Order: sequence, then C-alpha cells, then structure tokens
Amino acid sequence: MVRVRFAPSPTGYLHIGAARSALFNWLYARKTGGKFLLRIEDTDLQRSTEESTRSIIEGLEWLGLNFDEELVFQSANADKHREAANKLVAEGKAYRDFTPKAERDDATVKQGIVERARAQSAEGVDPRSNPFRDLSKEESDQRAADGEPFAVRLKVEREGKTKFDDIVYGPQERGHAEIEDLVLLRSDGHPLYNLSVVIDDIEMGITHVIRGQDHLTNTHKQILLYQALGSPVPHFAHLPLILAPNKGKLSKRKHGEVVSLTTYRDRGFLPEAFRNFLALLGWSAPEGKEMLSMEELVQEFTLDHIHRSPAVFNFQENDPRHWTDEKALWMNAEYIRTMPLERLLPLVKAELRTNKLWREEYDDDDREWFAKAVELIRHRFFTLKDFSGQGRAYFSDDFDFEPAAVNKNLRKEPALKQLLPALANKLEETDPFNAETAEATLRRFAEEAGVKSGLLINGSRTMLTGQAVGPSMFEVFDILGQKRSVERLRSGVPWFDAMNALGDV
RNA sequence: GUCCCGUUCGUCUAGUGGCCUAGGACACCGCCCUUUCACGGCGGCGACACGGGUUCGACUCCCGUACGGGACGCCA
Repeated sequence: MVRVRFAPSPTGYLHIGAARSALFNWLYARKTGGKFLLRIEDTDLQRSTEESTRSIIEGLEWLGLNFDEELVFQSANADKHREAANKLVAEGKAYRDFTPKAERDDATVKQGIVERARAQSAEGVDPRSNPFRDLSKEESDQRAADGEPFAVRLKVEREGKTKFDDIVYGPQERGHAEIEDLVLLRSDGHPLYNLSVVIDDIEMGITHVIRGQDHLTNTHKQILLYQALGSPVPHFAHLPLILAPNKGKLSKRKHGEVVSLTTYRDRGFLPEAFRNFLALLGWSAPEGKEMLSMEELVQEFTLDHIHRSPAVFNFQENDPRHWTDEKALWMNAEYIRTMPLERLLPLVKAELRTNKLWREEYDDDDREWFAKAVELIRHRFFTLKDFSGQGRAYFSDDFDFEPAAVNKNLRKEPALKQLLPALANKLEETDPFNAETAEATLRRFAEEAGVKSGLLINGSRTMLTGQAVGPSMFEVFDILGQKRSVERLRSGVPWFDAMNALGDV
C-alpha cells in the first residue's frame, strides 16, 4: 500500500513549487489507491506561524487535494526524535559534540559554508574531522553529566558509500567522504530536520518520498539515518525545480506574490485550471494531452513521465498583462469558456458577490437570464475577475466607460448624439424584442438614416457596455433587454454634452 | 572549494538508434469567419548548447567542454 506525504514548513504562504509537489504526491496516491498524508514541519518555532499553516491547508483545499488520516504536526513528535537520537548515542551510532555552538546568521550562512570549505581545502583540513567523534564513552558521559552542553551528531562511516535508485533521476551514489557527521540534536536538545523527517516518515509508514530536487543530495544523509535506525528505506522520486524567467530560484523575496498559490485564487483562477497547469510543469501526459480533468490526471499520472530538467515559470515582472505565465492564463480562459456552465455559475456568483454585483433574483426568477448572460460573455474572459470587471455592465447600471472606446465609437461621429436616441425610439417600439428583431430594427434605421449600420452597432456597444469590444451587439440588446437598452441609448444625450464640455478624453 | 543534477523552438514539452526534411501547446505574425473584440478554422515564424567518439545510421548511447541549476547550517 502506497503512503505518501506532503511535508511543508509553515514559514510563509504556499509556494507554487510546493503546491506542485503536493499535487504529484496526491496524484500518485490516488492513482495507486494509496494514502496522501499531510505533515506540518513546524520544528523551527521561530519561523513557523499558525497563519501559514492555515494558508497551506486552504491552498490544498482550493486545489482539491484532500489529505487522508490525521494532520501531523512535527513539533508534537519532538520527544520521540530526541529519544531516537539518544538511543543512537547509546548504541555508539551517534556521538556528543561538545564544540561550543557557533552563532550563525541566517542571511549569510550559505556564503559562510563556501568560505569555510574553501579555507579547509586550502589548508588540507578534512571537514569531517571532529575531536569528539572518538571520545571515550566514559568521558562523554561524564562531561554530559557535568552539564556541559553538546550537540548530537550521527557517526558517518569513514569508508564506503550510500546508494539509492531515484525513480526520476536514476541511480545515485555518494561517497561517505562527502558526508559530514550531521547534527541530529541541537545543544538545546532541539531535534533537527534530517532526524525529524526520517523518524516521522518511518512512523507514518511512508513508502514513497516525492519532493523537490533540492533534497536529492540530502537523501544520502537520510538513508544513513534509516540504516542507523534499522528501518527500511522508502522509495524516492525527486521533482525538477520550477525556476524564475532568469532561470534562477523562484522566491518570495525576489518575485513576490506571483509565486504564492493564493494569489491565483484571489486573482480569479479556477482551481482546475491552475491544477492542470501545475501538473504540466515537469510532467506530461503520455499522449501529449494537455487539457486534463482531475479524473484524467489521476488516470494518466505516472512517476516515470516526470522530467529531469527544471521548468521555467514564465512571467513578466511589472507587466500587468503578463503578470503570470501566459499559458496558465490561456488555460484558465480555456476552462472558463469550455467547462460545463453549471459548474461555472457558482464561481461567477461568488465573484459577483464579493463585488456587490450579485442579486438574489439570479438564483431565482432570473436564473435563466443569469445563465444566458454568463454564457454570452464567458468566451472572451481570462479570469473570474473579468465577470466583475469587463463584464460589469451586464450586472449593474453603474459601470465605467473606457476612454478609448468613447473616442473610437462615439466621439468620432457627432451625429450619434441624435442617432442613438432615435434608435432608442425605434427599439422601444420593436415588439417582440429579441436579437433578431433588434437587428432588423437597427439595420432598417441605419438605412433610413443613411448611415452604415456598423456606426450604430459600435456606438451602441459603447453606450450599453462602456466598451469597444464584446459579444454580438444584437445578443447584447437581447440580454440587456428592451428597457435597459433603450435607457442606456438615451442616457447618451446629457452624457454627450458633458463629454464635449470636458474636451479631449 | 567539494559533490550532485540538467541542457530540444521565446516558454511548457513530444522524442528511449532509422517512423525526425524534429511533432504538439502557449506566445507572436498572416488569412478566413465577423461592420467590434474574442472564440473557431487554416497557414507561417521558430529548437536538438558545443566538440569528439561508438554505429551502416545519432536528438536519442559514451567521453569531454561550455553554460545553467541544486546541495554542503546546532534552517527546513
């Protein structure tokens, strides 16, 4: 029975790379009929926040990645981790390191590592050498009993190597000479990451560890721990990283909200669309199929179609039109226009509601009208936000006029000031009023007035929706109805005057 | 500094030695549809990092170079 887990540390929002790891784990569990577990790695109390834990869970929910069994907080297992470390000390597989703790600054550690390594190699010092590694048991016990602080380190064999077969990257081996005696317990008794993951994964019965490639080299250390602990080693599958457009690391500091999953929810993405997009970052379906429902994703998913090379998440900073990957945007639009209308309606409802555009009649007497309106406008929208933005005029009389549309469709022809209200009169008399009759009326009127119908069509579009673009004008007349269409065409009279008074728009 | 991983159109990718004059998707351009803009349809632009091998034959296998990424913490 396959058991996988997603184990984020709650130190910020849910990163899209982490979200993809969660997705792949979830898909693998569903595909194999296994379990998908969630463990919050909150052992770094300084940085972990409850808010972040909440946001991670919310994010997973939004993506539809429900987890099985009880949620595990790693911090709750700290005693077990300590116990295991002490047992390793007792067995001689780990040792107490009485070296005074070096203060490390979070921001410069990475650089410090490089500098130290360089210095050590220049001086010919073995980075693994540690005076306490071979301290006698008696002396070690004595110093501990005397209250001298110590960290606990795993005693890594000096000779030999560890090997494992990564499901994605293939056979991996690393000489022990490359592996330092890793710290298991801090001098304040706090268990560290590598120890905690391994013990928790054993405890939770994890069979497959599916995570980012940044853990590929750490894996050897963890295998050493599994062996010291006498536990079977799980299977590993490492995922290629998701990079920023400059092929560097995709990070909050540098790239901001574009890497946060909740951004996509808040900016009108459909969970199925974003999930679909995410699935295709580092994985592809066997037949090359790209639009995949959750069911199809589960059906098609296999670990052996995961790529080895990193994927670039392509977005343009400081460009609102391309604020995120264009393919993601396209995919969202594709879902909006092709998904079953019944599934889209509630999402549009929520969007209108948050913008105070929702009216209870849409759920009741105007239910059909609402469905028809959404169907009419969905085809050119990219996100749910468009329903309350560009689509506002369909749901409210209080909407803005786009200056460019006004210039192009209204100002250019002063005669529209008279023509549009005159058209309103004709439309008011049109009975029955629908797309066909409105079209007939408009075309007849254009002929009588000696103007091109396009002039009236475009002018009407801007008067009725505030925009230069939109669905077929006759469908718009129909959906807005006779009364509102006539009113909006007439509202142009005072409005035109005001516009002219203002001069250039 | 040491170790590990990677490299096909701008981006996501297909490709597991002949099916490849390298296929699809997004983006871009053109045409059709449309008196708007999209959608849709058709077409175009556009890539195997480089150098050596191996082979009758290499995008595919091997070696090297270059470039990119990752890891190396008493963080996770």
